[in-house]
Amino acid sequence: MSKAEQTRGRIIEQAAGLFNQRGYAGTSMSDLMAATGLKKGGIYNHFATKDELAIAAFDFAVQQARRIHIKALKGKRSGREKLQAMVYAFVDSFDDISAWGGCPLMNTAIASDDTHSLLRAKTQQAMNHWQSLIQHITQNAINVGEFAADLDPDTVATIMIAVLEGALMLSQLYGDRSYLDRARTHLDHYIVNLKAVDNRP
Amino acid sequence: MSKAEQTRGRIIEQAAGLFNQRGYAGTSMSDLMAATGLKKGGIYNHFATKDELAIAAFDFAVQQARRIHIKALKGKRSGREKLQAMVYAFVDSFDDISAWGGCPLMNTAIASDDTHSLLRAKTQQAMNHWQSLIQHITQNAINVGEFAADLDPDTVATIMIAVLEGALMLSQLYGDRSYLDRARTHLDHYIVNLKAVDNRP
DNA sequence: GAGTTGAGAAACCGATCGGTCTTTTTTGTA
DNA sequence: TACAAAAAAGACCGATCGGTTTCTCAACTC
Repeated sequence: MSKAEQTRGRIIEQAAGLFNQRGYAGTSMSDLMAATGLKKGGIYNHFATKDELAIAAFDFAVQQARRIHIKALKGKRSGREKLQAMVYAFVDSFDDISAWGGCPLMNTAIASDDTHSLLRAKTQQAMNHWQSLIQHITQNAINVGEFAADLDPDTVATIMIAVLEGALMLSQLYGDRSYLDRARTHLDHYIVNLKAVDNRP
Repeated sequence: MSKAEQTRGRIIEQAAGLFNQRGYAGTSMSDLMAATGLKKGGIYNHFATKDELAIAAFDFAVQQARRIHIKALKGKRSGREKLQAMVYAFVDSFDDISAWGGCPLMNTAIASDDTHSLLRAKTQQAMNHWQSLIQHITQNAINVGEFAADLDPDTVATIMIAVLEGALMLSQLYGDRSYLDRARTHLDHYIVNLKAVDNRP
């Protein structure tokens, strides 16, 4: 990896944190200069515009978030195990997420209401990815008879993501884990109750 | 009401919408001038700084949001009725909330991560208010034996708010009511299951 | 190790930022 | 209806915005 590539990576990393904490409009090039230790010319040598850097930073943040999911699912076999692992991984990474300025998906979903349509599209795309992950896990569990046959995978994805993101928002607002802990307990019960009832005589 | 007071109100109303949609940093005085039809002198005659206007706009938005709750609870007697009414009112006002740029509580909770500590404090305060509303409804229902005695009112408040706000975020991101509809169904079941089990022989 | 290329610094750009000040117009009152 | 008080307009301010250009120095190639 050349020196230039290293520098580019460093800029993206720092920028991702700043954009996530302060938002696109709230982060100035001066802020980015201060965070990276580079001057304007140094940054603009790697990115044509502030927008381009913001996109790269968002991609980096999403990629990082996915690693948490992948790592959590490793070695888990049943649907229940997988979904629970995802919940626990999310809740357990509160300190990291908090230091990082929150979930980048939620932040951009909220912030890019009508501004910045490209970032909005990318957020939708990333959220689609998370949803289908949950939906596929659920569908597989339905297919093998672990989960109830009449279960709707879309609903499972919606509830899990809504509870986690909503509770994260509360925990961030107060700087208090309790909200995420309650969300974990709630989703734990929810996931356990997805199980197919054994109707055999 | 004097002409000046009317004008002040108009500025706050317009500003509340803009700040909610674009955020504090993303809304410039020029934007506010365009929205209100006033020039800079006209606005600064009513507010000393942009910050002061932002605070007034936030207070207005919160006050408006509370009206929805109050209206929803009117005439409801049981705890189940009250909580369900709150959920339904929230979900049903999606179009309004969406046009308005989202829930001001969630927006400021996300946006004011470390910037703007006063706005953050006010957001916490407003969220406290919503939480205690749910907590008191729950506690009363417990006291009269409608809800289970071992129920934790804090948890009920957390789950309800998290599910609603999380689903709102998803519905806003995709411009699709489905997520909030699923949240309503989920919370409906949740609330019904809060009922005390009748253990009498 | 010399030469070439590109990374980064520094100075600079017009536009816009939040905010002030003076002047004009409107409003409420005597 | 005349007048004082205010509301709003419009010109103006220094600072900072995102971005460009020029120049210097450090990094890769031969």
